[in-house]
Amino acid sequence: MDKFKVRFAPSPTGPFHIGGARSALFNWLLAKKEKGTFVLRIEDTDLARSTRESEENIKKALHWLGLSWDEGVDVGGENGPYRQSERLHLYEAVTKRLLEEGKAYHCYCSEEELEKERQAQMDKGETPRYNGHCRHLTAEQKEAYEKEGRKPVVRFHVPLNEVISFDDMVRGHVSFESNGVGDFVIVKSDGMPVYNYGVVIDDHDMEISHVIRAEEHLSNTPRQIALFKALRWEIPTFGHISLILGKDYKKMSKRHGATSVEQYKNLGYLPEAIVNFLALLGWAPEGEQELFTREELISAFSMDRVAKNPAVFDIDKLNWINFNYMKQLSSEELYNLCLPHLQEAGYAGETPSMEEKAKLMLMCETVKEHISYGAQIKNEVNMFFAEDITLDKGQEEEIAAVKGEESFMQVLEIFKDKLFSMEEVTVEKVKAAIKELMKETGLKGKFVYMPIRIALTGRMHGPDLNNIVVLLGKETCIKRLENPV
RNA sequence: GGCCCGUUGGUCAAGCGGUUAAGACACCGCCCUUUCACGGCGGUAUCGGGGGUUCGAUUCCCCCACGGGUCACCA
Repeated sequence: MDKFKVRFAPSPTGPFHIGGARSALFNWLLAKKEKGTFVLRIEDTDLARSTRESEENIKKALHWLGLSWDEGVDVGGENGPYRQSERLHLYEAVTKRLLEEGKAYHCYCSEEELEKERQAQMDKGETPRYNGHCRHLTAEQKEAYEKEGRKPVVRFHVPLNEVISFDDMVRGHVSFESNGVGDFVIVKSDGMPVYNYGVVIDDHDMEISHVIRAEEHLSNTPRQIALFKALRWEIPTFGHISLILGKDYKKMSKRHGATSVEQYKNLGYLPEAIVNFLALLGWAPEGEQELFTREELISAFSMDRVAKNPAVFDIDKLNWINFNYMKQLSSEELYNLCLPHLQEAGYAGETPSMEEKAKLMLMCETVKEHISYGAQIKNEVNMFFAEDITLDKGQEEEIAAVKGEESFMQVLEIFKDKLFSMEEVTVEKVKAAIKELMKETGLKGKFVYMPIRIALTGRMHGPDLNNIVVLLGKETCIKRLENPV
């Protein structure tokens, strides 16, 4: 195996999980770094759960993240097909060989029988594994079973008393006793290969040199290695990356909030930010840099700096990273990112006019420093659309203190008059008006800004006040200044 | 339960026998700002426990505890 070749092999059985995205990313980064090949293979042997729709979702998400594949479904390649359901004839040939060489055999045990055995072993504190019941059936016995209507599976005969070990790229030397493995099913009774079987044949056929996948596959590895050995195929190098955990240290699941790439996309996160964040989950660069362009990531990435321990998904950090990427957006890009969320909240029309777009763009720019991802704009911007504003619950005391100032109403009055006489409200004019107000009253700083801010927004925190006045418009401002909540 | 993997602040983490145990997020404080932020500066806070090995252990070994993964005709 002279070429560096990796693959991402998802099964299309649901939304594309963020953990899968990280596995794909690590493979992709390594392929780029080593100038190798990144393959996308679809493992759809689970007929009941696999859907074409899910496959499309995964591919869409991969494209959105910018993790394009050099070989695989859609793009083709020399070692196709790249969908397992289209490779059945290839598995059959290998099964035939294994059967002939006596390394695999038909098994007629029913699920009930196996379950009973498994329980018994568990109760005795033993490793549950197949007891070898069908390992040496005679032709007559087989026939009898067939007559009963039993459909056989094919089991792989795992050699006894062997130590199966390998050097994992992230975990180092790992070893298992072959006796603890037990003869496992490689072909289901419906003729479909089982995961542990399909991967081996595919990885071999596709000349995969390095298998980088999640840690949950670590204990599958001895089975796969046993198969590679039985087939006398070269064994790829494995690297098992740790899992992504939720705040409660349990594997990331729906309970922890958004778990699929699509959800993050819909919330208004940027693909570069997700890639950057995911790269930092379980991998640490040599220096102190936190924000990386794709190219920087490629050149900095290496498997020996991948952590062994699982990592908790920290949404705050993702938000911070996304915030940084949002800052780099042009007004137009920012607007495009936020528009769907403004529309969803009813703050923007289906196809905004030039005039409306200009206003919305100003709005996005105004609140840009207060939001970490697109969907958050709804909360920041509601003050511009709400009929009536309410006081910020968390700041009641502070707000009361401001309202208690004797100059409170005076400031509002004067500012209202100045607004009233303005023909056109612009940021410059508002600034000038406030300056005048300060001169006239002798008040300064927060003693003039805060009363106006609270009257206009009901909050002590928010975007720049001058912009708020312009975005709110003359009428609304005057109304709120006259009757502060 | 068996087997396997893991354990540095609240979180991501650097460290690879001798360090004042980096850095980032979050949090708090200060500065900047005639408001709010952004930004800048600073602060609080970490080696799971017990044995060894060693002149010296966060680092190496063993045991325990805890967390996770896996034991499917799912992947």
